[in-house]
Amino acid sequence: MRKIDLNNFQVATNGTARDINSRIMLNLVRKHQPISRADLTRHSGLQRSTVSVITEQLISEQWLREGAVGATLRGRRPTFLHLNENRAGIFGINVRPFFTNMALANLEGRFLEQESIPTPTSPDKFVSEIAERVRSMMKQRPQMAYEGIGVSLPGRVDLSSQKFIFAPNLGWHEEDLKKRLEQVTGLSVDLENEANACALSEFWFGSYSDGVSNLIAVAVSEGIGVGMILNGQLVRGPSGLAGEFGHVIINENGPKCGCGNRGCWEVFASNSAAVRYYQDARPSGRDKTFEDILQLAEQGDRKAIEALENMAHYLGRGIAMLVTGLAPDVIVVVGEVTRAWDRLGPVVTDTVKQLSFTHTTTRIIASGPAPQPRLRGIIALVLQKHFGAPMIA
Amino acid sequence: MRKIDLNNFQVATNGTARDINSRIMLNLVRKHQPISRADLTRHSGLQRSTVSVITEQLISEQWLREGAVGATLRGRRPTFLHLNENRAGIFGINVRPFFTNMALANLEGRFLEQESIPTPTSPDKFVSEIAERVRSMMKQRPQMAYEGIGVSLPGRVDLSSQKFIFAPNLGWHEEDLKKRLEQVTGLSVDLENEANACALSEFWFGSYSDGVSNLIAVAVSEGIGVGMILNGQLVRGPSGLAGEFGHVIINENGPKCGCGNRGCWEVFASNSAAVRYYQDARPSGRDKTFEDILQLAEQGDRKAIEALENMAHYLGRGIAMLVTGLAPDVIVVVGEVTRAWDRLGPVVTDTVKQLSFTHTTTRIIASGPAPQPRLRGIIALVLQKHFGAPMIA
DNA sequence: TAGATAAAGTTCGAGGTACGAACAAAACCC
DNA sequence: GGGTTTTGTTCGTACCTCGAACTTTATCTA
Repeated sequence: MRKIDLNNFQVATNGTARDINSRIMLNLVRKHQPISRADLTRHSGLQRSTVSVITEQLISEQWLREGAVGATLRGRRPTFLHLNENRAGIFGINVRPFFTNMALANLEGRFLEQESIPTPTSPDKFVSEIAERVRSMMKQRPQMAYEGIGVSLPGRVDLSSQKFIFAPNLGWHEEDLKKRLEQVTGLSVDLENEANACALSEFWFGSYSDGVSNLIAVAVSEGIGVGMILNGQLVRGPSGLAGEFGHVIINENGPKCGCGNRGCWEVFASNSAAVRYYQDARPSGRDKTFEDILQLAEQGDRKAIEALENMAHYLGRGIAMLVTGLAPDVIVVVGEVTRAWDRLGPVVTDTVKQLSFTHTTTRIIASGPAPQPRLRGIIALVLQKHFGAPMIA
Repeated sequence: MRKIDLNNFQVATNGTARDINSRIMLNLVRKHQPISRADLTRHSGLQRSTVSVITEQLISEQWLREGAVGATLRGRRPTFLHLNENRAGIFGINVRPFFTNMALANLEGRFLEQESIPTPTSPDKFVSEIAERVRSMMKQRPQMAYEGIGVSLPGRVDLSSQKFIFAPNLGWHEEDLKKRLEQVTGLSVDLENEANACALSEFWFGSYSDGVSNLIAVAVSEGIGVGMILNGQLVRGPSGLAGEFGHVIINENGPKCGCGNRGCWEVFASNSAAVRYYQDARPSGRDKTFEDILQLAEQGDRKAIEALENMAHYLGRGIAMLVTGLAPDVIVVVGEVTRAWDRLGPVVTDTVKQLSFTHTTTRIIASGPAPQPRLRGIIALVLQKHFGAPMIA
């Protein structure tokens, strides 16, 4: 139960009950579609009459559409309802240090369009390039209602101002990306940290996530980012800084980290760490990337395998911290490293079992082969606005 | 924004709007009392008429009472409203390994009655002893409406079943304490972990907590427990296990911990750790307790001071982890150690500043001299049911 | 001292919402 | 072809907030 924040609350009005129940209807349709009004009644506990009125309204607002007529053993046949997947076209933009992916997705999270461009060197160029591509995609599908744009960034975004702060790997110093993108596209824009995006993606689209309300995503790349969903909602912290577990010190005598300290988790468990382990073991392999090491390991290269297993051990070390401290239902590992999960998964889980006595409640899994978890998460971010519980009181 | 959990949701009914707005009224009165209906209108944004009806209802339900008449420069004088502090008598029971405190508090968290008893050796004796004392206190104040009993336990409590699990320091193996207490007292009973209770206490009664919605309590005693409030609500995890940061490993070569691993945070930063540091430095002081060490330090004993400062350093080490990973508004340290906070506070904050680059958003403070943070938290736990945001959708 | 002004608080009709019973529609069974 | 069953709609009731009009109780002004 949440305490009411008297600095930021919302009273209930005449439309509040309808708002709440509409959202429940939308979620039930999303989960069970195709589904009849009668089944919605059974699932929701509302009256038939109420369900009837609400669905009529949602149909007139284009959120739902009627579909085929179903079969029953006896009695009148039900009319199935579906989500109108063209009701909300959402643009997802995933900014990474070298490449930027862009996609147009529908309500159901299906990608209708995808492209990839080299990340523009300045925010100016980024804004104009994105604007152009968004406009051209919108022209191609004029029948679609466009809901907004979500941007995944390798950095932290201030929650209230939506300005972004702390994006060391990107080198941008743009303060008000949100407003500028909104001006040039006419759509609403949301910025989000990439680890949070991964968490949202798994939370809204993960097949295992039914009944889960505490989920942590560990995004492993050059560094490690953590996105947390606790009590069914993203934990951003007061200024969007929450989740930097990658910079928790696990060995104070360890190698230096970019953050200024020594022995941070990501120094031991990121892709860069695996590259370092490999290079230390094979000084001739100076030019190898993490991709190369994954391939070498697949081909049976002993040193590559050891480097990855070492990385996996430390991944487990940090995940043990998350399990002990937060005991979520699920921890999802996202990143290239999951391609070798057959080999590395057991190393991770064994380490966690050994180091955390609360491990029994938490499942540790690798993100599925879903394309682009970051993009998916961005879709979820915008989806939340219509499908999430309204913030009343 | 929270995702709606389709396995556990609540539709909005006719009374939902009233429920929400009543709770907002109650909170506004709690914060601003004495306050007039007109001011409630201004603070809430509701209509005068609506406020009038709601307050009338709350008065008839004994939550509010009318008080003195205020003064204005011109016009009709406002009638002040107050919380009716006798509306909800709450029993708080704080179970610790050796002693159990018990208190009766009113709505405003003021203690009306307190006693302390040696912790009964078995749950059977505990239940009967508590029942007797509760009954006798209730008899003494027949005009009061009794809301329930909250119990703070040195262990973790399963959220859904309210059975308690993992209470190693207590040695009890009672499975259904809640039901048994309810049967003998006729009141509703809630069990909660003591660190969570501390967090609730600070969150609902802390003077600094206005506008704060992310708060972490670090309860330092023989071990270390962590209670987390994120996004304005307690994080319990799927089965109440969240918060065992005390058993996160900060040095894998450290001393053995009761949990079976080596080098857990609490091995370095709990009261027991300080005792160990002192004994290592002064082998003659084998029989000294943590209390003794606090006193010796006050008297200027160099070894005692060093032991405490060493403890404080490691406290900072673990708090840095919480700051880096969760970046809350506030971290509150609770426990005997705060009595030496003038000396130890700077050690803690310096360590955190050095080890966490996100420290700027987080204030680290010692729990005030408020009596019995655990009891206070238990009051808050029961208070939440009436003052918290209702869980709709 | 009487009327104007101002603020607090109440009353009441309008519009929105869920509920629940009655009703209509559309299938199957015998 | 009538009875039964299930789906879906209609409509009156009760509850809620809104907002305007009204009442109450002050002070200010002439």
